[in-house]
Amino acid sequence: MDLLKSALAKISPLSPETETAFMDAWKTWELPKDHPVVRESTISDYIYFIHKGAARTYYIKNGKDITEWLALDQQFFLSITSFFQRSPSRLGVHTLEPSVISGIHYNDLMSMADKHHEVERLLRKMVTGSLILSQVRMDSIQFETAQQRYDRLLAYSPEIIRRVSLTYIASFLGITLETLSRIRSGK
Amino acid sequence: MDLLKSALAKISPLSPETETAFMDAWKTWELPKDHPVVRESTISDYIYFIHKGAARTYYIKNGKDITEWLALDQQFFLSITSFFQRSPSRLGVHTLEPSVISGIHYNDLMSMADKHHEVERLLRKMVTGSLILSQVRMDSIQFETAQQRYDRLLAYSPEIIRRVSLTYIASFLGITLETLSRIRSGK
DNA sequence: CGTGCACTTGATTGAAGTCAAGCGCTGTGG
DNA sequence: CCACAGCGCTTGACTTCAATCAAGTGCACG
Repeated sequence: MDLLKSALAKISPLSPETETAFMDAWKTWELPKDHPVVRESTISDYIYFIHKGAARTYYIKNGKDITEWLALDQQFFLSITSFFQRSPSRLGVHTLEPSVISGIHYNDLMSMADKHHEVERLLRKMVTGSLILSQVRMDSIQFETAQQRYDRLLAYSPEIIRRVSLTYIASFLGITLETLSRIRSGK
Repeated sequence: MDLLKSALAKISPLSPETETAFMDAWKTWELPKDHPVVRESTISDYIYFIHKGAARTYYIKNGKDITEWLALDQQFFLSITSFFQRSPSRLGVHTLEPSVISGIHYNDLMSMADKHHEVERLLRKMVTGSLILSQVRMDSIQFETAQQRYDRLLAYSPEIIRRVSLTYIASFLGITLETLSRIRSGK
């Protein structure tokens, strides 16, 4: 829980009482490798935090498995469209390593945000951070070549490349496994 | 101001006192066609609302003029990266038609959000809406062909196609003017 | 010790970008 | 009032990046 607390504190500080109440709303699971966090057919109403381990959010688009996000230790993740809209994306989440994961339900988060201005602020900052990431990623997809996107990932998060299989990295980067393989071999 | 008030109310209602204070923080400009709203060299610290008219946010990327967003009557717009990060995007905004535009400064918005839980909530909902849009747009860029993106714009906002020049629409869709022209001619 | 999964390598295709030329308004100056 | 300059858009030829299809290779584990 301490990792989660300090990750939250980095985004926006909470007063001790609010923090206590807020932490109570989180549930925690300990999961082995290759284990589902959210079954594929369920709509995900949780924001997750991964204490330790690795997880992957994905969905099926035109019959293909697309990796939406890869999260390693001490990162938050969620399916944005599923969480905020309760709509189309039949999202799945599964672990890639033995992992400890916490999550807070949409309803709990919203009722806490309603009660506590501080939680509302925290949520706003989290969403803002997501929005900025989303913009950066869009820019990357729109203007960079596959090579540049790979280089960016390598610079920004070499851990992902070390710990996650190339199949998932490729779909996370929005390219095919073959293209990624060619990039890595240096053409 | 009424258009702005009701647009805000649709996102999240404010109590009368908060609303009054909040509205005071907005400034309004009446501008002719093809007039700058933000000079190109300035970092934009405003969220804008366009009461009536049309405007375009853009930036120069690799020597090319890229349309980030096209806003018509009763829409909010901002440069996400510029506003929230105060960083790289040397963004410009200019009118495409005679327009009435309001804006609120970052500092004013943040201090109001700090004072009023309701404003914080409103801001959170605005950012969330932006985030969802950003995801939809990313999905569109990543998985749809130029043709499909044009069709989507035509379905979602035919007004834009009627009122904005093809050069801007093309860069908004992330394609070249030539490709857009070929799409419109039906191959 | 093989069967399969993770990845590589090769050949071909396709969508959209680039470069280049041309068309048709519209508006301004001679 | 016409002429032509320039902008907004179209059309054509060619190139390029990455997808697709199709065999492999090699290692992991059962």
